[in-house]
Amino acid sequence: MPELPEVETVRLGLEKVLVGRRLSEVRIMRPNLRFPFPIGFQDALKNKRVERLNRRGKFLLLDLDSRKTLIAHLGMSGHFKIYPSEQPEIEIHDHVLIEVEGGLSIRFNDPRRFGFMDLVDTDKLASSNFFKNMGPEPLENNFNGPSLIKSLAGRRSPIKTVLLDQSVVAGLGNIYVSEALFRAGLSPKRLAVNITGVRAEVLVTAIRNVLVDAIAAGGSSLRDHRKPTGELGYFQHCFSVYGRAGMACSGCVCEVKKTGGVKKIYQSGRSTFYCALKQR
DNA sequence: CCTTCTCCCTGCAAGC
DNA sequence: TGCTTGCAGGGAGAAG
Repeated sequence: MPELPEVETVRLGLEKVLVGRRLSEVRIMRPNLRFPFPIGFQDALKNKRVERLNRRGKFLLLDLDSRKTLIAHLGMSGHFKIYPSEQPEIEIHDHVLIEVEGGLSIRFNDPRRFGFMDLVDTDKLASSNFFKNMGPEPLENNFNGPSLIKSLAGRRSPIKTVLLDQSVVAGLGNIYVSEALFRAGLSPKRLAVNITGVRAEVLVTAIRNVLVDAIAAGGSSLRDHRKPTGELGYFQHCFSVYGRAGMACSGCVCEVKKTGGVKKIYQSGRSTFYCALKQR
């Protein structure tokens, strides 16, 4: 499911019910997800108070009052669900069960198990393996035209592929890269190294805008993504090109009958959608 | 270094 | 209907 807007939506949902509360019980239903849970995982969480929820790229970060941070990555299909005090049946793919002080519980469910969790020292987060090479947050000021140009220098792959690299910019995935390139009017096939000057500025703005719009919509609910409350995001209805092969792109003045509409191609094994008329 | 490929896993839709 | 195939929002690690 999850790219930056979906993870941010999950963060906002969990923040409301977790910050300031203690985790009274933690159970894991299997020894691993994508990676094994760290040794003593449940005990390290038990009775700890959640001080803050942060996000870095596609990672959720729960700062605990033990100076540890719980890292959660949702992979492709991971999602959190919030339950009231009455405990329903454990569902298939419920892997982590967390009781929260005050009667709520949280569950992490992940059919494909590409997600994972880990615990690190809060003051060593930035230097941890997960984050030491991670690029700037796209919604912060250190992501800008000049910094993007620097990151793209020497990259001879198509811009589509390079924007998926989390060390260039954090949090973009397959959907929002296609959408951002459409908004920027840039062909996904253009070599990254050739995006300089005003094109880089336009791309930065396009990335920011698509992410802000998607967050405002609660993310995109294609398969698994939901808000922790169970509500759906609705940005999937706002896609300009993603998943729209053969159809009109948004605000289309192209003649679909002549152009064939939105193109779908594969780049480095991932699908890319774009409008060959508007994106150059 | 940079780049592409393969693989991890389940579910679903399309095609036969 | 039931089977097979391919594809799906991520990313680590190996190989080129």
